[in-house]
Amino acid sequence: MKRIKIKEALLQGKAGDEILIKGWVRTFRSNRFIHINDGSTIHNLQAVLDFENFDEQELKRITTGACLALEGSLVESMGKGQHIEMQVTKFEILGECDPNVYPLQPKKHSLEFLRSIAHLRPRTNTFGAVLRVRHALAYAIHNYFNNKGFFYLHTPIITGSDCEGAGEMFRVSTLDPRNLPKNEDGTIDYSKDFFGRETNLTVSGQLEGELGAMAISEIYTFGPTFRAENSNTPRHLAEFWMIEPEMAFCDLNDNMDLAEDFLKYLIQYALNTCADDLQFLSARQQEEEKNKPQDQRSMELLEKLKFIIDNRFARITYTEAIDILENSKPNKKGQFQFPISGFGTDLQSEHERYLVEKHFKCPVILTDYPKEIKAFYMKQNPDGKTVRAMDILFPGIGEIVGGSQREESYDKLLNRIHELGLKEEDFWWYLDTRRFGSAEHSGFGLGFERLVLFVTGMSNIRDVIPFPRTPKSAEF
RNA sequence: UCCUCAGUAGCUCAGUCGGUUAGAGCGGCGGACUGUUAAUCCGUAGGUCGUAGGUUCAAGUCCUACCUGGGGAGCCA
Repeated sequence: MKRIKIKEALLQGKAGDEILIKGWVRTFRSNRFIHINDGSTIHNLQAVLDFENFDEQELKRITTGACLALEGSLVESMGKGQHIEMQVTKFEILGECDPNVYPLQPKKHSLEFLRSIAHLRPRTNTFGAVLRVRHALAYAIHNYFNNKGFFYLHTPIITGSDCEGAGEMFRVSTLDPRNLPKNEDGTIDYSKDFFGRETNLTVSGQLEGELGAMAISEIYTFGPTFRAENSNTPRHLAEFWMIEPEMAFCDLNDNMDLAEDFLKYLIQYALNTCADDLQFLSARQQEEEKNKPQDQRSMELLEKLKFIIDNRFARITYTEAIDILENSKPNKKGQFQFPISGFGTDLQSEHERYLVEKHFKCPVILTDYPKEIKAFYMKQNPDGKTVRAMDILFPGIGEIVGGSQREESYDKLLNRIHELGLKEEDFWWYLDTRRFGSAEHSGFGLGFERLVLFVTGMSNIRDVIPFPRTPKSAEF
């Protein structure tokens, strides 16, 4: 008999169907009721066996976590809680699971504990749901861009040093750290290294992405990204996945339109295809937050997701944001830890949260930041003070998208590189796009895990990636 | 990296002012029961109190350092 998935049995199965299913035992009650799950859906199949007909010693091997193959027929359930169940005629234990040492019990576990057993946590309802939603979102990303005629560009994961400018990087080397080849002045001789130069893991595919856009017009990247920053927060990972579209013939407004449309499409896709999982995650979140005071609780998950889809993101410039913040109640009452002191100061988390959660009460796109606090490649505005940057801020998550229109003028870009003390020769290939057939172009980066965090209503980014890498932690 | 809180049984936690043999629920094991829904009932085993020092007649409890984790901040996606 051909094995079918539990999702199929529950969705399409009819009473009388003879089926074979395989999966892992969640609970075994009354020596009669096996709740079994194979990860195809959040729902378990209740399999009923008449213990009178089976060997007692064999039944004892059916324990929480054991892997079973069950043969039998679907029948209408006599009990409450499920419409259909399986009457087992034959079972085989594919993999035993010693209940003395198996860490997952049929009870609530803390997310912190589950993180310490990341190799087994996919077998829980919560992580099963998160993984399915994560998959759906990844699939939707390719779907969206493919439908729009974008090409998936594979930018390198190993990059030459100093060419990206953003943050601490992980070194990639095959040199023996106990015996490093040295130059005469005592510095490390990287010409002896694998690539004959210093190399690192990528912190962004953007610069290479721009090369693609300046040839095939519209591209996106979707790959792992590495930041060696010592960030210990529920929103940062050392290894995460980032989506970076880059579009030729596209200004900042087009860029914002695309980003907003993209995010709404992804959320709608999750609502359409992961209703059961999101329903479960919503209940989980409400259960977790029931001890919090009313004003600190999140909006119900499905309601929150629909709200994002149904409302236009607020769009304001950095200068307007400073204005709003200067005149805000918390600023006047001195409630901000960092008071707003006019143009030029970088916005702190508390300011972003005020704008998103109190003032606009919806996602906010902030544009035209002072050039001093943004990257060298952003297009300079005629005012000489600001650049065509945009950050999308989401409630509870903060910055989910960061992007900009890129500086397409060779001279202006080169000036900025010099102003910031960057080495022109490191960017020769990047500058070439501005030398040879330059064009207006824009793009942004979307943190994939931050999106998954938002859509699943989980509160720690380490719980929306299967095997999180963070400072002092790279187990599994 | 900074601030802050925590670490006691497999898990979640209690442990009073420093004082005798460190507790509970769940889970496990043994048994009873058998249409259960985190089943129920009876019984039972299970501990280097994060690690290393220190104070004290006496430390789970006080002090110091370190490790790990949570929350907040910075950096950012």
